[in-house]
Amino acid sequence: MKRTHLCGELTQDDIGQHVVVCGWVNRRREHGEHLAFVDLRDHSGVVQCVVDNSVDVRSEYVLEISGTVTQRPDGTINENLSTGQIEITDAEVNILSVAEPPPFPMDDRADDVDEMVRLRHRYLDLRRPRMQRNLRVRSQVNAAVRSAMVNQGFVEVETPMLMPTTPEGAREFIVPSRQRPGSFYALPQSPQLYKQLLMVSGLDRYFQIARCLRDEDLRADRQYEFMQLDMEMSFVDVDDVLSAVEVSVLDAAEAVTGVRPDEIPRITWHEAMNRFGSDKPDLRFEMELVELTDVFSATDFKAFATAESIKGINAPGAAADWGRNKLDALTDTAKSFGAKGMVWIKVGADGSFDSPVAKFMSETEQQELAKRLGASEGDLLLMIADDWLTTCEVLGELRNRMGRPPVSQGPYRYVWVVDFPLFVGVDATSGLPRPGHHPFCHPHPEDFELLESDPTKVRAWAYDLVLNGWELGSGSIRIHDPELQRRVFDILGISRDEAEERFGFFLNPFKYGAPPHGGFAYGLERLAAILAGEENIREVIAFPKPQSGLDPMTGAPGLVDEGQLTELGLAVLPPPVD
RNA sequence: GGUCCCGUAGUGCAGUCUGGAGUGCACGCCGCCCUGUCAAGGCGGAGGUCGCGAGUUCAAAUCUCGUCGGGACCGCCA
Repeated sequence: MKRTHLCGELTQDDIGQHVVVCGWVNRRREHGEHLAFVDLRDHSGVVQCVVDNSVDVRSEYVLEISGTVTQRPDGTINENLSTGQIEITDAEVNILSVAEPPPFPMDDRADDVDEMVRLRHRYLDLRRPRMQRNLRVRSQVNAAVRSAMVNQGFVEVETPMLMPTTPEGAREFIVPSRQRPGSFYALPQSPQLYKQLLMVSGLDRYFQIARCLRDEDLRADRQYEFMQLDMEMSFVDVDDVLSAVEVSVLDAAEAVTGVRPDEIPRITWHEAMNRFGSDKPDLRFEMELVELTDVFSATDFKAFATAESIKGINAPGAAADWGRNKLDALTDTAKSFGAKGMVWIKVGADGSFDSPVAKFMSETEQQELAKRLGASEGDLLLMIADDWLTTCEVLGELRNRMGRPPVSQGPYRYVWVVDFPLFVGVDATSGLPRPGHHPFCHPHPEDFELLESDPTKVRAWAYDLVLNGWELGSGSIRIHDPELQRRVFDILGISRDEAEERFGFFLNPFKYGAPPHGGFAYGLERLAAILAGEENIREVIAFPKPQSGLDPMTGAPGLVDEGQLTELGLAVLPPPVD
């Protein structure tokens, strides 16, 4: 090895040693012909090298520098540098590569550079300390999660990337088959099918750090391809799954931050909706939804008189920031989430109400309203009246808009949301309940008798893990009993023939003895991004894609030649004309 | 499929509302000077299809329409 030390690792303990370091020129400072400073950078940090003669090295040249580690002279110590006590003197410079000036600086000034420029030169962007750190966070998360699962007796199994298409769920990426032109594989949205079959196979405890692909629109927390900790276990209840997952999450968090989070609290889906208006509540701030239905039980205010549920939130001190135009826009926002309207009240001096609808409320109603919401001067009160779910959901959105910090900021607030409903609402055309998660979720046994009579009240053994308002992942106990599965399909209006056609290859193996089982999967980029203090998972992915899905560095996707198409039995249609 | 925001030198911006010569700032880059600097300093210099295309106008970075690219979000993501 040519290199004896890493740049950032040199300390006063190395004084007097002859060392060889390799890296990139972070900065060069020349002082005439006989003195120059070269800050040499590798992934570990930067060290200053003192060159006693003129040497033509520019930013990002790759150098091998040999010299002697020396205590810096008095008054030249750099407190901002971990190696600032020492420097490499009598430096001999060997240029390993020359470099053109990079399009942006290799430090945090490039945080402000247009992300497309960074992605086009991602190999340079990744040289920056922030990105080096983020990739290493990913690696720490992967390592901690893998060993947490192995230590708990889970077996790592790799499942196929080429699998049959399935009609359910996210849009799939499709791969044409050469040996059977006209036939197609799909890339996995998740290893869901295989992991449940592995339970039938008696693996008992399976996990995989699995690549998943979904051809859906991209977002700050969504890429076409992403990694999940995917797991499944047999002969377990909800507690067993949650605690196994929790160990891996806490281990990963501890590995990155050095602090082990407390045990993750649990709330039910109903409580999450009722208090925070969201199934992924951000617990870093209060502003809880306040129950007001009974306050207006005999009101003259028409908009409130017939509503099933009335709730409100108090944005403390926000009145001054919200002028009439902004409040009108906020009302439109509330409507876009399904509300019929939004009531706002600015609290003035002596608790007086400034609101277009205050005159419709009685004195008693106003006083009780103010008391429930803890209103004081300068506060902005927002209220929604609708059916319970709409009221909760709309206020939850408003709560996030009024108070939610950036996802990366502040403490880490994990929460398990449990007892999701088995069905969510009723399909408008068919009148049939719609599955909340997927049709294989195990109903909560306490609610079995409601399955046919009042299906939307049935809870499922289904659960999500939430961190700072981001859904990290979800899972459930699965149905392993064909009779129960048949019952759920009946409720969903799925006939025996249809079930056989759509799910047969998946469910038929259960005839041969399926153990009770359940599992979970969570997004590793989402966890890593928040642990790294990033608001966007692209920042913890080496080569991510922008919202268009087009890769600015490689140009993918691209055309293929006619021969490839012919071999696959494919022809490309002309673009549709509008 | 939809809503909103953005596009000016290698990079980040100002200029656009209220049309008047590519007017300007910072960093970077190039050259010279400089023996203790450290996101060095001094002097000088180069660098522009104002995303692209139409339109209005005597005149467009600026106004209008279209289009391309980017971002946040809604839909979508069982």
